[in-house]
Amino acid sequence: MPLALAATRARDAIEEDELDRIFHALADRTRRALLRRLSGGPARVSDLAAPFAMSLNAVSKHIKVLEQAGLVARDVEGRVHTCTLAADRLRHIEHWLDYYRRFWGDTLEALADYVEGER
Amino acid sequence: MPLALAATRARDAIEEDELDRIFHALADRTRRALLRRLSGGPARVSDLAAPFAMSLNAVSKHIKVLEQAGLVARDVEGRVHTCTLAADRLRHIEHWLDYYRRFWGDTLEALADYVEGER
DNA sequence: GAAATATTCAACTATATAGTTGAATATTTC
DNA sequence: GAAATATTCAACTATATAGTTGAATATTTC
Repeated sequence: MPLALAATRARDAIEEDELDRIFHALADRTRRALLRRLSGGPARVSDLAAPFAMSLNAVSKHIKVLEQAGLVARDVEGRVHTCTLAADRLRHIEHWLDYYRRFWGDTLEALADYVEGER
Repeated sequence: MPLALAATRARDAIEEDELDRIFHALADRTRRALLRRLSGGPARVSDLAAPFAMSLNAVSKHIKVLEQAGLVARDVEGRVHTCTLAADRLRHIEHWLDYYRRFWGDTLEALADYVEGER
């Protein structure tokens, strides 16, 4: 196998791994709720856990899943871990979706409206 | 609890269920490959399975996962099951992503370019 | 109607996941 | 330095998932 092709294959495999991790991280409503909460600003692990009817430990694990998918960043200061939304990583999904946009009818106009509105 | 609020809660729960199913369906590279393949046009179960190094049975199950997420539609004619991409359902993800667009820097221009290009 | 074809069903295995509880670690406060 | 606080680690349970093989079902072809 030519080197260039091998390199492409390797890159594709990494990309697939990333999509696996990101989609999997988002496939759980607790984790989606954590992201939503973080969209309002950084928060400590225990603050993130407070609203949920599950142990701090369980939430800590969910945060780790988000972190490994690159969707959450963690800043450790002393004993406090502060989590931040890393929304950039969602671009991978956006990019994956791009390909399929042309298969779901005419959303293009709505999209254009959205873009115009934001400008 | 007022009736209107109860109705909203129920709707939200269904929506979360749907996102769970859709994100989960996409969190597997085999299933993403199946969708990609179907984006080229409808195909029979055995045709879909052919390229994979796994049993027909395994692929049949993957198709069922996609079907239950609403991402694939099935048309049965005699013994042949023909699968079609149901990309509409991806709008749920698009919609979920919409909220986060403003958190990843300035893709808006790129998006605008994309929309202009397609028009 | 017997043989071939397309697909699912059933039963099973191995591994991953989401959750638990209790102990450990590290830091801060008194 | 003892107590309180923030978080993770370890060990465990229950359930879901991705895969397998072999049999069953339903349809089509000869």
